[in-house]
Amino acid sequence: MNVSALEEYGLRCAARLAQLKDGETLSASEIAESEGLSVEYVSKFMLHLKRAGLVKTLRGIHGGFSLAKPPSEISIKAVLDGLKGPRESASFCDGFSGRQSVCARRPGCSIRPFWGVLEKMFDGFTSRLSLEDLISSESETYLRAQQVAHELCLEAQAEVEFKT
Amino acid sequence: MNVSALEEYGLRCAARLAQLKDGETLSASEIAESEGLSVEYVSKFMLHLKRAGLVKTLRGIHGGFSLAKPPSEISIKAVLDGLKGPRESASFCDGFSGRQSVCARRPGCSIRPFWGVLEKMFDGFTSRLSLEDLISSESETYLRAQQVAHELCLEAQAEVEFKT
DNA sequence: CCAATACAATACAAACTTGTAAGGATTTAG
DNA sequence: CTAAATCCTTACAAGTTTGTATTGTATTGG
Repeated sequence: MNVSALEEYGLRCAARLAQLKDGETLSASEIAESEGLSVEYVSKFMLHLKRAGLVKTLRGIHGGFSLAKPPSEISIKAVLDGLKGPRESASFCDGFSGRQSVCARRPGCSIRPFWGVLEKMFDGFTSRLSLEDLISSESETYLRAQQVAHELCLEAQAEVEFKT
Repeated sequence: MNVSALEEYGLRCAARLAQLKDGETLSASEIAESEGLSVEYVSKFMLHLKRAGLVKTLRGIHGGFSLAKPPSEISIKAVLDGLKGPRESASFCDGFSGRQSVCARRPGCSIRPFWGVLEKMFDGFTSRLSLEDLISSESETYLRAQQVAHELCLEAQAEVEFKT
């Protein structure tokens, strides 16, 4: 499971903003300081989050960043997608077609459902957790994440019963 | 969820080998042909799998590649790890410490349990599925993957009940 | 107005990933 | 023995990611 630097640092910074009270802001330099990153770097991916509509900015001497919506309404999936910018990520089959225009395994590929189920778990997990879940204590977040993981299983079970 | 080209193509080629009968081999050019890749590229990552002890090779005119163990004994996780080569992948905390030697959020980070639970799901899923599960039909593989996803959920449930 | 503060945009360099190229080493058929 | 087939190794080029540097633009306090 590969997590890019953009995803990791961007999520951390978004989680910082989730701790703000209404009307408060955090400047890039404050975020950079608290996360141990350079100001330029923080500015860079906060801009991505702004363009994705997740973050508001204010310029000027008391400016800074704040969330555009309540933390509970911003899923972690939305943050991760927003950080990547507007470029669409191709599906496994379209993205890895080797030297050909279409994957050599089409149709009837058994690799596809493997990644498909895995991606569904990933998307389900990141969609159900929000920035609000990242501002609790470490142990509370852990329990909440476990709970979501459990809920996902029930869905998988339902789908298996439907198919068999 | 980012899947690298190495992981995707390497897994496909390993799955091809899983279809071989005992004593049969597939040459790099045969694999390359069937997967739509170059011979040189296939040779490259098959070597990684060999060094990881998952694949046997035979040189000479009737040589080629075959699995070192039965497909059921080679987990998908072992294949994905083997493809990366011997370099260890740092944990999230150690790998993303920004400009500092240690992550600024230690101790008590609520991002950590989020990735932790996700990675546990990923590892559990890829550990329980083997190359044998990738040689069935697309729909059979799909059902098997769903079943494994469900099993993982039950584990998560047990853990939540224990903690609360 | 003006200067300080802060976001915004672009360029750039180092490191990693992706895929190709070329030649070397090993086995086997004849 | 020799030649063909095959794996093995190293080098390298193009593209992407990562992080920095520089310059521009907007807002606010005095």
